[in-house]
Amino acid sequence: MASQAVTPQSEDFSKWYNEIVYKADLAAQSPVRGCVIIKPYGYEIWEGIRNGLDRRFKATGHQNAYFPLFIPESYLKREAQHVEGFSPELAVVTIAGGKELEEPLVVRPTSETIIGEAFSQWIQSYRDLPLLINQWANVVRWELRTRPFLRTTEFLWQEGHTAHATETEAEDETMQMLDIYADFAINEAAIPVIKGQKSEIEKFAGALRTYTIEAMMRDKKALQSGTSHNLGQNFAKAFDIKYLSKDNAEEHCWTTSWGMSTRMVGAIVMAHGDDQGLRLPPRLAPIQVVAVPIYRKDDERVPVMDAINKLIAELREAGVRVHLDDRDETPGFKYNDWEMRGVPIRLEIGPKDLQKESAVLARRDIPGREGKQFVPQTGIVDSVKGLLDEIHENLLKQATEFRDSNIHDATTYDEFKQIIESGGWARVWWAASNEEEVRVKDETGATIRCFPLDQPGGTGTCFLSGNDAERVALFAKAY
RNA sequence: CGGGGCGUAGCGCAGCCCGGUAGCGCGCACCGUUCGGGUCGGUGAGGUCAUGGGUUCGAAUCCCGUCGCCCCGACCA
Repeated sequence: MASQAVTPQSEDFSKWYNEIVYKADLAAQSPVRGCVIIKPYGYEIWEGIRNGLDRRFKATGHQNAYFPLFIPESYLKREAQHVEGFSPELAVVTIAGGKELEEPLVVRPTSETIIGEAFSQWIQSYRDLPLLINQWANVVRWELRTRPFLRTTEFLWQEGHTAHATETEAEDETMQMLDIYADFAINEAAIPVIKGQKSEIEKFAGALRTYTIEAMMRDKKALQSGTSHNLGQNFAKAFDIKYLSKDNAEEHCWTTSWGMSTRMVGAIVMAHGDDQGLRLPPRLAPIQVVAVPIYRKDDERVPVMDAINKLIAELREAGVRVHLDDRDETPGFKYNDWEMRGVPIRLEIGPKDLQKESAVLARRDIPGREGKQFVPQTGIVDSVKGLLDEIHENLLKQATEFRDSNIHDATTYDEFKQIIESGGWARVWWAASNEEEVRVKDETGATIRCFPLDQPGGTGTCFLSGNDAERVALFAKAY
């Protein structure tokens, strides 16, 4: 059933990526460098991501709230690692209302600090815990180098912030949210992500431990697609988030934070796209089926439109997102247009289908004639729904096979370098210092993407230091 | 900030070397034609040639300065 997708011409993958993003109408360039205008079609994909995540957050007892865009500069400074990590990329407001401000305001790069300050006031007793809050917001990070969706100066995301009574609860929460991200990525975005833990060097500024889901793009580069942090008591201590326990003892809370951003839109483009353009995962696609009527003469038009409208009504009734393309263009033009935009299924009805009471379903994941099939008009809902699921499975399968065939084990540094140079991911036993980790990055451009959670067990020898190693690391070049 | 490159119509570019008053493709508008895989033909609208100065009878073109943008690297969801 699965057909291998056309590989994007990776001699210049980022050029391909930019072209798709703009041609498929996901985004437009903004007047300010590094910012991006998200156009309606791109925004609808983001809304799909939002809905998928929000549903899961609600199901696990989280509530949405909203915190201010501006954060007093002094808040950032309360957690030493945090400010060190973020200060190079802050946008700061020093003048407002025509006056120099007494204290500069930082445009939030993330909200641990201001939410921590709020939590310290909200939490008094163990009865107030756990406190499970999420916010949908924009944040600003003045990055040196930007790319639409993957890294923009301003981006949209959700950031969850929770406070717990015990270390165990906080760790459970951290892992639960990581699982939710992975479940979403795999079952809705059809992106097979690897769950893992970040190294000391790569972890979030101020966190105890950072967990991540890592995805492989079509150029074999890694993309961190979501993170979940166990903040330990670092922020609780910096912001005085304390509670009175059952036995009347004052304790610091254990907090977590976790986020997924509009970068996910870029991940979908880069994980599934092919030479024809986007291939959207059916469960997230704003348009799941595009209906294209085909007729030559006016007397053909009416019966064709009647037939197609009837099918559209049935599909919509069943909850399928259908768009009718009745533009005055040639069919070939429309086919290419919607293929560029990645619509999973194209439904065609023409004069020849009328007598046979048939319709054509063309699937986006399999290009050309092979992806076309004739189906009876009766039972169109089942045919379409079945096909949408099949397309999802196929995209996931293709991406999984692609990923697995590009992860290689390395036992020596030479092997390692060879794997990285060819663009693949290197899987290695790891027991070496931070300095050695940095050295590998300097020499090869690859970083530890994560220590995968499903470790093989046993022990091995570190390819770099020769030390006995208990854990495995995945190295790759990343976005 | 280091290394490359580029600023000419909405977008992509040619013209510059060798100065003579601006052109192509796409897109856009209108007419006809076509429509089961990006139809074809015609007509038309649209430009301070990034910017300041200099050389010259004359500068998109040559010279000097300034500004902006893109790509590669360092930073990162």
